[in-house]
Amino acid sequence: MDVHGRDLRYFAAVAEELNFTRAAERLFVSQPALSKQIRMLEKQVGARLFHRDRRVVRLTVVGEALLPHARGMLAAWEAAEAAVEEARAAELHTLVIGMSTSPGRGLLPALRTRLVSRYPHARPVLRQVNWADPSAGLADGSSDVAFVWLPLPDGDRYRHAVVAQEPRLVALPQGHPLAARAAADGEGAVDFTDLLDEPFLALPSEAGPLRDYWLALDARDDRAPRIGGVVGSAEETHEAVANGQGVALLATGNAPLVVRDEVIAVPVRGISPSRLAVAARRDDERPLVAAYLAAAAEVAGTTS
Amino acid sequence: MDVHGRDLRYFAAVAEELNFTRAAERLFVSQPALSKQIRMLEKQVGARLFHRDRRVVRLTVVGEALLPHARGMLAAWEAAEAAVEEARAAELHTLVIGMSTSPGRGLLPALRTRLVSRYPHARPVLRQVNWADPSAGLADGSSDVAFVWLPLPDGDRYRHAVVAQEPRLVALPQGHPLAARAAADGEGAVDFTDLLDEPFLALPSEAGPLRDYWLALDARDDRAPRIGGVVGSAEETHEAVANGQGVALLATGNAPLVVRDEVIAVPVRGISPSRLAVAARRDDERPLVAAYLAAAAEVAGTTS
DNA sequence: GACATCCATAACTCATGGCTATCACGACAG
DNA sequence: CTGTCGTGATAGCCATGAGTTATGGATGTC
Repeated sequence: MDVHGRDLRYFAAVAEELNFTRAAERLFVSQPALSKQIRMLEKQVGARLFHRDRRVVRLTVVGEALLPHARGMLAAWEAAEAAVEEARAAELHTLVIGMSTSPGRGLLPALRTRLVSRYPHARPVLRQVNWADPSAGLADGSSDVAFVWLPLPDGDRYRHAVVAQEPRLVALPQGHPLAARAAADGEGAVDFTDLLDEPFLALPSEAGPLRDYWLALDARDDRAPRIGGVVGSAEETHEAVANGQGVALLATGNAPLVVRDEVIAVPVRGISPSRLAVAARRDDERPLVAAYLAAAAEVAGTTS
Repeated sequence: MDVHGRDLRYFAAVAEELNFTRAAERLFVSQPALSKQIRMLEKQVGARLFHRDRRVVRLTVVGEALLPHARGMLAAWEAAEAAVEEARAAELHTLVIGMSTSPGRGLLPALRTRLVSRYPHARPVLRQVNWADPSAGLADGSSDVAFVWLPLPDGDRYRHAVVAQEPRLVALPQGHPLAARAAADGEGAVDFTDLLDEPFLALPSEAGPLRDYWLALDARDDRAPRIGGVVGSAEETHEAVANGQGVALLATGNAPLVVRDEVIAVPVRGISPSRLAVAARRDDERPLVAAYLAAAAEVAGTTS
């Protein structure tokens, strides 16, 4: 049914040498071992492959028919090994960077530069991940490193470097009463207490603690928020806010993605700032991953 | 270094099913056996082929790279098996018929007809063999059956059916004194005793007893013949006789190949007739071979 | 006739590939 | 929250496979 590549190799060697002893030497096996394997192969294909009469070894008609196929398969296996090696090398040098929205702030080019200067063969690949996965692909292995919002669910499975810490804003429709109040405020800001009764746009429930974080549950004293809708991307958030379905907290760096047309964003007093981090799986020790985290720590140091 | 075809088959099956248990069922092996073999293959190529995390099995990049090659090699092996099968079938139906000179006498068509009527798939192939091999290729296996002159050296290794028994002639140059004597003879023949002192053309020494036979040693009473030269074909014999190098005994059926231009042939009294037979190796039991010998026996019966 | 060459055989060892039984773990239903 | 199911990994066992060395037997060679 199946054939062992070794047998084909043996067969091709004997077919070339037409001498079992020399072929065995070339193959670094004993002559009886070679004889036996050829016999096995003959038994398997159900026909003699070599005439061994009268001190001469020569191919039979069947052997003649098999030889080119055997050579072809040996070459095919070499090609397969080469392809595997290539894929392995490519994989070794590829770093998949997950992100739910673009981190912006000039982070990607800065990190890319640092990574490539350390590992010239590195090929960073960006991967967009739905907001429903707060680990941005780390959890299911589809990303090697990721831009995530802290706090991260299952936080002890990951290590991270914070790359940005910014006040959170609230996105409001342009004609909202609070928009006017912020304009009148000395800092152009609003208090979170003024937002307590507003309907909020929430992340999908799969987001876990992150959903709570962007609803600022910790600043609500156990009073449940009103949920105006569920959003899974910046675009959806913009639409929902503009339509008056609710308001939404935003990281400063993400404001440009949501604020346009009928939607504005104003700072919120009385809630903790957002923290954007680069994270990786804790058990992932690959050099490229470590280098990216190190680069993130450096960048945070220089920009803070 | 080498792969076992089985491992590729297993790999392809798992890659299709993306489920070890189902793939194992399809392959008629137990699930642990399959798991183990896949692990072995991964160890051999030096890279994971499947991600098995989170209850899902899916191909890695390396696995993706290997899969088409694996499928290609499996297909290649099937093609190889088909080629072998075809060669085997062709060989099974091929009968190589050795002959040193054409047996003539309408024997070939008669035997061919009988063979094909018994085995419609049979493909008789004619093969010309030098006179140096009196077995006409039977000894070294290059012929399956052969037209031979009796007695055959190593006669017990072969079985045969006599297809022609004819007086022997002697080939003479046209102007030879014995030619005139034969013309004067009532039967147009000469006595072998008249030839005893003539130089004879002999077969190569490898021909063994056949050489002695065509020198008619048994009719010489231990007196060594004079050897005028060694000949390996009908053409050489003609030339040598025409040039006066010597005379040569001939089977009646072979006379047309030698007699022309300056060479004539006349019957010889006092020596045994020649016997042409179809022979095969005694241990060769193949039906086609048996059928050809049987056909030869029949034909001899009808023509004698 | 001793010798060299070359393939086949014999007897043995150890790795390989298969099996069954069982475990570990996530998903899911009650 | 707990029992069950589905799925892959692990453990232990056994038959076979593929290698070894030693030797035999046939065929040329000097």
